Amino acid sequence: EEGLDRRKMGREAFVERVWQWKRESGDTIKRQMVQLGASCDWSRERFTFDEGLSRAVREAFVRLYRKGLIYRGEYMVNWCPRCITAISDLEVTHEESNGHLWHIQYPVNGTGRHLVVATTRPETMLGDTAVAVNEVDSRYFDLHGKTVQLPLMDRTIPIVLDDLADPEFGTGVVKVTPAHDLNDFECGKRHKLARIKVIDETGHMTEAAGPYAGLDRFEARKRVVADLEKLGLLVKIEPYTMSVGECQRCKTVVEPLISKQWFVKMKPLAEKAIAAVESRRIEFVPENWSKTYFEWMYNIRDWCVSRQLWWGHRIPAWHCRNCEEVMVAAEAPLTCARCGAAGLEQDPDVLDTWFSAGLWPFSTMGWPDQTEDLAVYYPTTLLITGFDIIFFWVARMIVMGLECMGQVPFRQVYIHGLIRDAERQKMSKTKGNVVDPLVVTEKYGTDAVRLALVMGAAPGTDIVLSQERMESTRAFANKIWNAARFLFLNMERSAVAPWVPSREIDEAAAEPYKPEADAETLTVPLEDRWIFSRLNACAEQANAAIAQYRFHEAAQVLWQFFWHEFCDWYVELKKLRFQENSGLNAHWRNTLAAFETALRLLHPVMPFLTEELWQRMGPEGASGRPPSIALAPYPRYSHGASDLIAERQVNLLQEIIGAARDLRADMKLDPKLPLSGTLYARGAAYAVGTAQAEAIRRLANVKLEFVQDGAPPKGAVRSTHEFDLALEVPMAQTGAHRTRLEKEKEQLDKVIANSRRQLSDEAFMSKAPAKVVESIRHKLGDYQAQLDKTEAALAGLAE
RNA sequence: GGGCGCGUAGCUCAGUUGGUUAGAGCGCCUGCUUCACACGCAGGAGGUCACAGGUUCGAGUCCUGUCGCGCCCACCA
Repeated sequence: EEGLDRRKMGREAFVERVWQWKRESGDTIKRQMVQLGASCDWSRERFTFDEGLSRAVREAFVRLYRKGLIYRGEYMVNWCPRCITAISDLEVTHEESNGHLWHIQYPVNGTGRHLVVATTRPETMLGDTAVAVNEVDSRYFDLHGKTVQLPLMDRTIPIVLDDLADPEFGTGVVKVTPAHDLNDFECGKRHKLARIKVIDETGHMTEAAGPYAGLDRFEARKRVVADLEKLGLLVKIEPYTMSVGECQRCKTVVEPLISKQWFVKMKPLAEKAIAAVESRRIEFVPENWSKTYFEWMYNIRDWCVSRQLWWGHRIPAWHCRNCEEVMVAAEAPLTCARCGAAGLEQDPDVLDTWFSAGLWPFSTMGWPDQTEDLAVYYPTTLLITGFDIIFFWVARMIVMGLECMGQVPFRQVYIHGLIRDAERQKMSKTKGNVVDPLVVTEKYGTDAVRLALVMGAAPGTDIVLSQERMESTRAFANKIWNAARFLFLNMERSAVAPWVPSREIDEAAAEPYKPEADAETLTVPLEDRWIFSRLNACAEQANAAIAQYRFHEAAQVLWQFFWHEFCDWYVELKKLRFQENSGLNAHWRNTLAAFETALRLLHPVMPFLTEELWQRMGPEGASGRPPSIALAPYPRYSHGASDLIAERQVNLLQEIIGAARDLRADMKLDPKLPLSGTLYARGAAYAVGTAQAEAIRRLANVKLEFVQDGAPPKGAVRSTHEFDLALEVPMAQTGAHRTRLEKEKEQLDKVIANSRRQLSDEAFMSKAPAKVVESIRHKLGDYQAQLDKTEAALAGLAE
């Protein structure tokens, strides 16, 4: 707000004004304060910070202070003239901007010569207290020890020798403004130069700026340039791109100012924090981010933690009005420790919010008290966050944790990508391209949005959240829902009682379900043996992926399994059974157990949908059943639950059905047209084919005869090395089939040639591991057999 | 100036330690209102993995360079 300067009006009046503003601006401030951990008593228009947190902040501050890690000093800080507060280095964002480089003549006293300095900020020349040249710069040897006359201010200032001046840059002469530039400040200290502050806390020129006093800093710049031009001291103006520091919050150009502030001495803290990551007491995932962390820690500067804002935790320091003693203490002292005077005043400044945020891992657990929570939850195992707050928060939690607790706050830091929109733009509140979770969850469903995020969250990459992705995950959610609907419908039709196998919360008691044998045949149906083996494999992969934070991979495994194994094959195969079966028998129990296991597997990525379906599956309050799927054990790999024979057999079945479908498609035949054919089967294919004849008829719409080891006729034949499938086709259009076979032959020729070349390569044979050689030899045999089949089929077509 | 990362199918991206004929979703093409699902089913087309070298028996994967793109940090007159 215009003219709102807390320093000038005093804290009480300032707060009064802000509250007035608050009443006019609705609940914005209330929300901000709640985010800051304050609780607000709206009716009484007062707020207090959570006392526990405040106590932790005071305690941490005092501890660091006593260890000499916090000091109060006059130093160059980033100052936002709009917020009227100091801000930390991290809160300054640098923007490229097109500026100018003004070249200005400074007359050298007693020589008649001029020095030319270049600057991007001519208004600061009003505060110049020296010009610098480099000691080694031969152009200026004769000017050592001389003075120049500062134009406009008519002040005599020395020429100093300093490395600040780079002989390579411009004229090699640089103006020195110790009060408004960090480099110049350091240079000023080296040469004991005066600091003349020409810009004040609101961005206006001070009395020290003489005729320019009271002007806005940018207006002053124009006037200074104009006046120099009039005096003929402006040599030239060059266009110049530079990066300008802006206040992260309000985009105002930051002003470097000298100011008395509280700082945290970072070097010793950073050393410990670096060691914690180097020794792997803390690990970044992906590991690469530790480089970013190190980079920052190695180049760290002291952290300005005081803010001239009205909200936040006040600095626990008290000033004596009498002797100006400063006392840092957790509780307000009554009298001055030095002179004994009463009437101490608390420091009006508040702390950077990240100071208290850095205490989060232990302040939330009751620290500084030694609570049970603290003992259990500190350090915690994992912190999940985005890379954009590694510096702001992660690094500071590590620093504070090590200092206050003597122990790292967490063991691993998983850094996920940033969410980007469909144009790959970073989403941010200020850009306005944020996705409103309420809108998209309304449109696509909460689980679909969640799954889209998870599937996009490959480690080390950003997350692209697009309509298309959410549409496809919605389709997946819909698929699950419909699969369930189908099962429930058939249960009703077959008068099957609801049932879920007991899943006790105690994981040790949760044995994997073993598929039951059919009462009549006394065998376990093939599709059940297969699906539980696949569920087992899926659980193994999902668990492994999750353990490595490869969430996208877990989601993909689950997607592939549920859609393309459970729905496409298992449910399709079970359709045959549902027609024959009624009542809760082995078939139904196996089916329901498989579905229930799949739901538990899917639960982390589709929590709402799976919970809903899981609740609908079984009778309420069934004994041994947890009240929520979230409490049921997550399926785990069990060695005994694998059935590789069943997997092999179902693969064969899929190949037979696939071959029939391929032929039908190649021959351009109507899918509704029932066909008949013969399977010339070798080995296991005969047994599988005959046993699953009905499944083949249903899924491929082909009625098959089975012949063991026979040779197929010519015509519509599809072969693998385990069978030849011949279809009786009325009017064969063999064009597409021929194209397919020719393409296959071409590919096989290629890979066979490749394999042969490798196997005849002496270097390969002598150096490659035996395992690799063996596998290539084996594969070559397979390719060769396939090629024979393909060529035979092609020859058959030719006649 | 310093650091990090990316360039793979028309689009958006996976591809863990180098080893089958490089994958997915969307889009596209063909055919299906098959009684869970057209937000679906079946089949299909489509990639000299940015470019140039190198290491290796073997490179999308490792190294170097080039080009293009992005991000972070910085006391860049």
